[in-house]
Amino acid sequence: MDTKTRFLQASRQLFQRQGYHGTGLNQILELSKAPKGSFYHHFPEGKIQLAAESLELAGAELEALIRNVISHANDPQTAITVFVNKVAKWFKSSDYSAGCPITSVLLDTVPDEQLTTRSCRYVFAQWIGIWSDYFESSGVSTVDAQYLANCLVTGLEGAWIVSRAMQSLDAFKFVERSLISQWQQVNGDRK
Amino acid sequence: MDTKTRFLQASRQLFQRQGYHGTGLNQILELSKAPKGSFYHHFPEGKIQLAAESLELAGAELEALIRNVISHANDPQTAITVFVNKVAKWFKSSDYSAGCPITSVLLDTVPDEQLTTRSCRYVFAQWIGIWSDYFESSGVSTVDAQYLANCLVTGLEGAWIVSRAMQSLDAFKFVERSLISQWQQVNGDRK
Amino acid sequence: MDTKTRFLQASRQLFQRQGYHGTGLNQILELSKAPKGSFYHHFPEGKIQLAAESLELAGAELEALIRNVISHANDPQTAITVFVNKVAKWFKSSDYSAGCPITSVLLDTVPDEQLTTRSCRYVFAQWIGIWSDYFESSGVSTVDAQYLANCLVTGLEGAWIVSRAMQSLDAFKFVERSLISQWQQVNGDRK
Amino acid sequence: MDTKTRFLQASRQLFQRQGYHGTGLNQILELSKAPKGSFYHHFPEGKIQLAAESLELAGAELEALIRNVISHANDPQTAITVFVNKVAKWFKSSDYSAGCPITSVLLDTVPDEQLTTRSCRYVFAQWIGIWSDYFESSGVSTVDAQYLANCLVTGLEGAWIVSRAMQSLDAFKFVERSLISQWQQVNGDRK
DNA sequence: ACTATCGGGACCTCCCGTTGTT
DNA sequence: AACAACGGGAGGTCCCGATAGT
Repeated sequence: MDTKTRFLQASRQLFQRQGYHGTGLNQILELSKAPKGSFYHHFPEGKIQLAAESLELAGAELEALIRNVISHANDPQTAITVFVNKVAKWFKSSDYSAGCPITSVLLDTVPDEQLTTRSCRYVFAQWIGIWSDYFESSGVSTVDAQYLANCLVTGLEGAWIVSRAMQSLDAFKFVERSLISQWQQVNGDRK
Repeated sequence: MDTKTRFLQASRQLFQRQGYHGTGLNQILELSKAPKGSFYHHFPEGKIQLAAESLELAGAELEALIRNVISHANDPQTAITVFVNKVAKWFKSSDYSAGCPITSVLLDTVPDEQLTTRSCRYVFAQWIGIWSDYFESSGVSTVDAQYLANCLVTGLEGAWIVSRAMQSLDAFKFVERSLISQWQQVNGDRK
Repeated sequence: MDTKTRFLQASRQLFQRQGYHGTGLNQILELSKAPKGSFYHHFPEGKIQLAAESLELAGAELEALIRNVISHANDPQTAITVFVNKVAKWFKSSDYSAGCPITSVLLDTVPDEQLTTRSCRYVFAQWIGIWSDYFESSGVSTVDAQYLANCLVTGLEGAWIVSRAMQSLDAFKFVERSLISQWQQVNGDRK
Repeated sequence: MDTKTRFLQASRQLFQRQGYHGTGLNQILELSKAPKGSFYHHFPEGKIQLAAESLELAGAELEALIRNVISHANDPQTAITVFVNKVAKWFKSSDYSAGCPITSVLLDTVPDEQLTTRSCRYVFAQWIGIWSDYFESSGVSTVDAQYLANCLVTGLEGAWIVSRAMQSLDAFKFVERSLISQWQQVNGDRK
């Protein structure tokens, strides 16, 4: 694996658990097993650039999961269930500490540091877009599809947070129930 | 206003926008207009203790808002609508930067720094408890009341985040719609 | 025990192990179980005054030990042996960490902080004077008595240090042998 | 002279006069004419590592003096006299303030800060070893050689201390007399 | 593309001493 | 005598970034 990728993966892991300011550059360098000199070669704009690119990497990883779940599921309801449970399981296996890799960076960088905020917006939009297209392709209206997709992403973000504080997966369970219920209602209306 | 309270209010504001590690003690001192020497008199365990107490202050403030909304609303549906919209409006008026005061600290302190994690858990439990009791008192079953309360808090947390990234209140709108829908369903089942 | 004495005893213990600058005022207050306000009542000149008085207390304690040993010993040779061994035993029982209470303060206060340096000089002069008088009273010449007394105090100081570094009482053994040898030679010359 | 050496020499000087805790890092940086940033590059474990390495530098310097004196002296008695007087003269020329560079650090670092204690032990052992070998090579028994070497080092340490308190070289004079006397006795026994 | 060194500033903590009040 | 609160400064550590030279 090349050096730049190691930087990105190391920072993704660390930012996810400790946030942007809570993660030192030296810590990233150590985990990447790469020297400081190389870092500024790959990221001339420094830590903030690393964060932005790291966000997009993290976004792409989760996007891959979404596409994977969608392509294997028979219907949206199953997709929702499988997806929420996968995320929940991963979260638990990290001891409730590796939450949403986007949020942890989003929340402790001031908004005018445009690089990161822009990346966060892009990633969320992608996720919502994929789900929305998927729901729409299964027959619901565009408006409802967007509604469901937004509920899904928003609910997931909320669950990651509440779950971390509570050290329990309950929040994911409630979100799952809520999403299924919404889906059935929207889908039922159509019929 | 006494010195300790000034510390707490200043830190609440700053942590909310910049997170725990993103906020320097000097910044807090400056905003508090308090000298460094006094700080360790009031918070012998240092910054982490300040954060913990600041979390509880923030929790209590939002708790007061919840109680206020509940006591003025004619029915739960109205309460939900009013509450979500108030939160959304406040968030927008801070330029989408003053999100949940709990989350911003929760996410960049490692879980073993128990002081803060414990405070976060306590605050979330309080919020959920209040809503749950309220829903229950309006006639729904305990299980459903807890479900609704959890959806409310979790949805709110998610909305704060997505809304911040998107710089738009859409997420709050979707959460509102989802909550109302859940409420009606649960309430309708009862009838 | 009154407050001032508690301050002196607490500081004696702490300075002995950690030196002057290595011991914080708060640590002394904690061990004394006394508040800061009282401290500056008893020691208006602050920490340096405490150190000076603490040195004299420590000096007096050791002086009492010397007098005690002398008064119970049949002859100087026994007195030397008993004294060196008592000091060595005490030192070992403190895990080689509570060395000479004078030295530990003497060495990390700059000489122009007169208060402490003067106290140190006074204490050493006392110790040497007592031993010297004792030796002289047992029949050796004034010059030889002073020589022996100086060797005793100097040797003891050296032994405390080397013994601490080596974590062994060997240094005290060597000093004892040396002192006995000197005594016999001086005493023998006289006969 | 390179930066790391400047750090070591500056700290050796300052620790010697003011002890470990009495010497601030800023003071060392100022005397080294080196920036703070470089410091943790050369001493990743911080001040305590600097102290440990500084001790070994100081130990080596004095070791060089010992070897020099030994190699130029015709016999041990001369060597002892020359060595003690050199040390005494240097001490006086520092206004009785630059005592043993080892002791000043040894006494105000708690023993479990192993780095420094280990260095002190090493240095003392070196000094004693050199003298011991020298005495043995001049014909005295191993046991007596070790005895003399220990007396020399211990006596020197004691003299530095008493001399500092008294602001007089008397202690060195007494130690010299004592050492010569021991040497003659030991050497005479052999004949 | 990698490395070692530099550079200054900010981090949180704790320092010692002072002041007010009881 | 005791005490809570204040006050500013320095403590050691580590930050992110820059600059040589390899």
